[in-house]
Amino acid sequence: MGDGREELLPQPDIQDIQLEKVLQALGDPVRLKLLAIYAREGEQCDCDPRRFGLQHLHKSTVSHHMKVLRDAGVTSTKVVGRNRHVRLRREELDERFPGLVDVLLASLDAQAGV
Amino acid sequence: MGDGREELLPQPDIQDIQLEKVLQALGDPVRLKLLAIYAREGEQCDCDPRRFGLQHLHKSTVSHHMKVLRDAGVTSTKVVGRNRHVRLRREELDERFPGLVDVLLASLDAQAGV
DNA sequence: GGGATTGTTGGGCGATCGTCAAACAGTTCC
DNA sequence: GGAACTGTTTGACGATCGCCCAACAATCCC
Repeated sequence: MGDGREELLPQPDIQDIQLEKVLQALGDPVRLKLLAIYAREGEQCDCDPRRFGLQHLHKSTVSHHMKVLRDAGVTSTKVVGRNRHVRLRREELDERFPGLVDVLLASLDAQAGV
Repeated sequence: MGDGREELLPQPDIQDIQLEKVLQALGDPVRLKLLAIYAREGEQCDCDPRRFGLQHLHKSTVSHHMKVLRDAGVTSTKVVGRNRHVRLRREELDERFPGLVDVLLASLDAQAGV
């Protein structure tokens, strides 16, 4: 029933985002990589593992990681046709935990030796 | 053999501290609380659960959490007599991941509504 | 409609996690 | 030496995790 609607997958409200859940969600190599990708590439990314160097993971596994990030409040997912457009909830995270996303991304860069 | 030595329990070198491990270590309510305590109260804290509002946890459980934090590079533990003096490795963490500890502590305060 | 595409859901599996309990080791003090 | 104290280690338990596979649902396109 392709009526052109763009539906948002369920996600927590800003005030319900818990630091513990965010850290737990990001304490995983795949999801930490996804964070970096979404921060750099923005909204137009979807779940296609080939684009993310996640070829080795089953599509359902990637879908699972996306759900963890979404449930923790890190990302927002919009249903567009057959695809999912995922973006970092940067403004909201910046409002709730100022500087957190920036520091995490900088830490990732520092660790990679950039 | 109380010869007055102060031995350091094994801990990773600065450059071996992994962001993923740090986030994983802190993605737990008990260890997040321990982080806040060490940041506020400093070195003279030891493992006594009564002082931390951790009365409900067995001493071996607390010991386990301390080891996780130490192995992740978050804390440093010095053996002093029968006690362990635990401190946040703040300078080293600030060097490796600038701003991370500050942001985490501020996020904890923000979440608590301070 | 029918096939192809994209992603979710549910089940299952081995690994890890958080917890407790019991045993152990080192230190302090009598 | 021996008792008390502090914390670690080991083993066990249920719960959760990360992963895959198969089945399903929704969409797009012919």
